[in-house]
Amino acid sequence: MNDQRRNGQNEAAAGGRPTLKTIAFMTGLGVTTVSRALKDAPDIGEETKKRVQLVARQVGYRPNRAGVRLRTGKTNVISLVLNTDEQLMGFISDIIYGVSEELASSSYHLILTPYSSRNDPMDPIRYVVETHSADGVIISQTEPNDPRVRYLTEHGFPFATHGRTHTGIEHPWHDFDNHAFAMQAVRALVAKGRRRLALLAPSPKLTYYRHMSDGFAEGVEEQGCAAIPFRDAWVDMPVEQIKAAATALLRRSTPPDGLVSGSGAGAFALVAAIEERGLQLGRDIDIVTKQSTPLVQMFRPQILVVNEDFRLAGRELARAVRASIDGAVPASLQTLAVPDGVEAPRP
Amino acid sequence: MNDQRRNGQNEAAAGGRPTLKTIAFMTGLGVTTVSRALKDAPDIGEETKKRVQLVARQVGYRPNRAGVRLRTGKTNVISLVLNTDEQLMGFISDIIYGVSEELASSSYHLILTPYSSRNDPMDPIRYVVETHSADGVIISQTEPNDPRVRYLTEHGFPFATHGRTHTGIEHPWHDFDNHAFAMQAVRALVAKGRRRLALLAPSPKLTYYRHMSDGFAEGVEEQGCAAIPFRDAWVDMPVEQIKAAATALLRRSTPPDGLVSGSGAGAFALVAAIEERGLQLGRDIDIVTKQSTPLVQMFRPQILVVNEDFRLAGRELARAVRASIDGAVPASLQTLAVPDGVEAPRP
DNA sequence: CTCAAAAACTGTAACGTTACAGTTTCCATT
DNA sequence: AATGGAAACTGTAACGTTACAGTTTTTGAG
Repeated sequence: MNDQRRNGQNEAAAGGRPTLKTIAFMTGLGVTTVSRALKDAPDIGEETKKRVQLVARQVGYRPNRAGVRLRTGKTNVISLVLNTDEQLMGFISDIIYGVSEELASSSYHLILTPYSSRNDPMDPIRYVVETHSADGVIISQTEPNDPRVRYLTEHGFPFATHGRTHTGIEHPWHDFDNHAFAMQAVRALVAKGRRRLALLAPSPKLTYYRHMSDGFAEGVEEQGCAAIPFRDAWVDMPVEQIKAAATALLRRSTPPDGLVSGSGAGAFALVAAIEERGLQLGRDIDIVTKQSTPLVQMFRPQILVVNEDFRLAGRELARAVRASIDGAVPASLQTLAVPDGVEAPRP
Repeated sequence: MNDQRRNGQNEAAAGGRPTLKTIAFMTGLGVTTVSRALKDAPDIGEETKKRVQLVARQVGYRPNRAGVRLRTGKTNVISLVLNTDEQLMGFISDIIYGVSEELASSSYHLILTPYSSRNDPMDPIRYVVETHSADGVIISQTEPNDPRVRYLTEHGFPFATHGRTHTGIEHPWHDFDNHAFAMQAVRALVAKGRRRLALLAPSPKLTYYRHMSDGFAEGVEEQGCAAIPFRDAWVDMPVEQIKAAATALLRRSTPPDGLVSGSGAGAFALVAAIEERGLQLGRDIDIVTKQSTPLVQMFRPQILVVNEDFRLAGRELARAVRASIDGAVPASLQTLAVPDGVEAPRP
C-alpha cells in the first residue's frame, strides 16, 4: 500500500523526458542503483547493469546536464575564446570545425566566448574561470608572455593554446612550425634563383612572429642571400595596407625578388602589388605563402605554397584540453605540426 | 541559539563562489527574499532591494547557471547549427561574430552544434530539441521545403533561419535579398554595354537559388538581353570545379560578356578562368560579384561588387531567436537585407 | 484602539544528479 | 548452526535556484 503510493508519485516523470527516476520505476530498482549501473560501477551486478542499460536505451534516456553539473560541478563544456575583431581570419572556421569534430564523439559541448580587442583579453578568461562556465578553454593569438596563460595556470584551470609562449610555464599547446616554414620558404626561393628576400610576418606581439622571423633569418644566413626588411606590414592587418606596404617595398632601389607571406590572405595583397607594378610572377619575382584553402594557388598557379591544416589544429587543441581536464601532465600535451614542404607551382 | 547554529552552517558558502545563501547570510535576509530582490520583484521593499543588490555586487555574485537551469528549465543557451563540410564558407565566422555581438549583452551563451552532410541534417536539430540543450536554434542553408523548419515548428521550439523557406510556415528568418542582388547585377552589366550574361548561382537545393535565378531572369527580361546558362556549377562547390566550368563556358561559340557570381570565392574562379583565356576584365568582359571581404576587389579593382554583411545577418538572427524565445510572433521577426547597389570599379 | 488589508518577508519543496553511509542478501567457512 | 564477509543494492542529503504557500509587520480606516 505504502509502496504503491510511493510509486504512484513517480508517474509524474512519465510526462516529460525520462530521468533516472523513470528507469528506477520501470526496473523496480532504486535511483542510486540505476545511476551506478549506467556508469558501470563495480558494485552493481552484471545482470542488473544489462537490464538497466537496455531500458535506458529503450526510453531514450539522456542524463540531464543541469543535474550533473549542479551536483558534480562538471560542466561538460569547452570554451573557445575568440577575438571577434579579426576580419580576415577565415581559417578560424576551420579551427572551430576541427574542435567540433574532436568533441563530437564526447559528452562535451563547444561554447564560444568572444571578445573584442577594445576590451581586455583577460576579461573572457576571468569570466570563464570565475563563473566556471566551462571545464577548459582554448585560446589563440598567444603572446610570448601571455597573461592568460599565467592566470589559467595559477588558477589550475585546464586549457590549451594555439601557439606557444615564452612564459617558462609548461602548458598544453598546439603550434604550426613557423620556423621550419620560413626556412623551407627561403630555401625554395633560393632554389629558384632568388637572392633578395623579404618576409611578411605576423604582428610582433604574437609569439609566432619570433619563430617565423628567426626561421627566415636562419634560412637567409644558411643560403647566404640578402634579407630585405618588410617594414610596418603584418599579415594580420587589412589587405589594403599590406598591398600599400608591398608597393612601397617594390619601389625601393633594390627591391626583393622573392617574398614570403605568413598568411594566405597576405599573398593576395602581394600578388596585387606585384602585378600592378608590371612585374610577372615566376619570371621577375616569386612568392611562397602559407595557405589553408587552395584559393590563391588556383588563382595564380605560379605561386609556391605551404599548407597549414587548421582543422588538424582544432582537433589537436580539443584533444589537449580534454586530456588536461582528465589530469594529464602538460608536457605530454604539446604538438607541433611540421609543414609538408613547399609545393611546386602547378602545371 | 537555534538561529545562531543555523547561521553557522551558512559559513560553508564562504569557501567557493558566492551564492544566494552567502548574500542571505550577509544581509540577514532569507534566501527567497534575496532571489526576489535581485530580480526586482514587486513584493520586496525598495530599501531591501538596494541593499541586496549592493552586497551582490560587492561579493561578485553571479547566478549559478546549473541551479537556474535545473529549477526553471531555461538553459540560457542559443545553439548555432553548422555544417562542417563547407570548405570555403569563410563568412561563417562573420555570422558567428555577429551572433556573438548580439548575445554579448545578454545572459545567453552561444553553443555550436556541428553536423556533417554525411549524416542526417535533422540529427543535430532532434538532439537539441530532445535534450533541450538550448532555448533556441539558428539554422542556415535553408531549403524550400526544409524538414527542420517543420520539425521545430511542430515542437514549438524557438528558432530562426538564415534564408527563407517555401514551407508556408510563418517563421523567424533573416535573408539577403538575392532577387534584388541579381537584378541590380544585370542592370549594372547592361549599363556597361554587356548583352550576354551568365549567372553562377547557388546549389539548386537551397532556397536562395530560386530567388537569385528569378532575379536574374527578371533582370534579363527587363533589359532585353541574353541569358547564357551556366551549367553544372554552383557557388558552393570547390573553386577548381567552378573554374573548370567557367573555362568551358568561355569556350562556347557565343561566350558571355558579363558574369554574375553569387559568392565572393566564386569570383576568384571566374577571374582565373577569364584571364587564363586571355580575356581582359573591364574590356572584354565584366563581373559583378557578392563579396563579404574586400579581397577580390582589392585584387582586381575592375570587378563590380555588391556587399553582403554577414555580421549583420548574425546579429539579426540572434535578435530573432531571442525575441522568439520571449514569445514574439514569427511574422514580426523576418528581416530582409536589401543590397546597397553595385559598387563602381575602383579608380 | 481594533481590525482588515496591504506590504514585506520567509520556509519548504522540488528540479535531476551523485557521494556517502548504510542495509540487505547470500555464500563460504568454521 | 553460527558467523564473517563479500556482493548487491538503497535512502538521504546536498548542489543553487525559484514557485508556492504561507507568516509577520505595517498601515490606514473606522
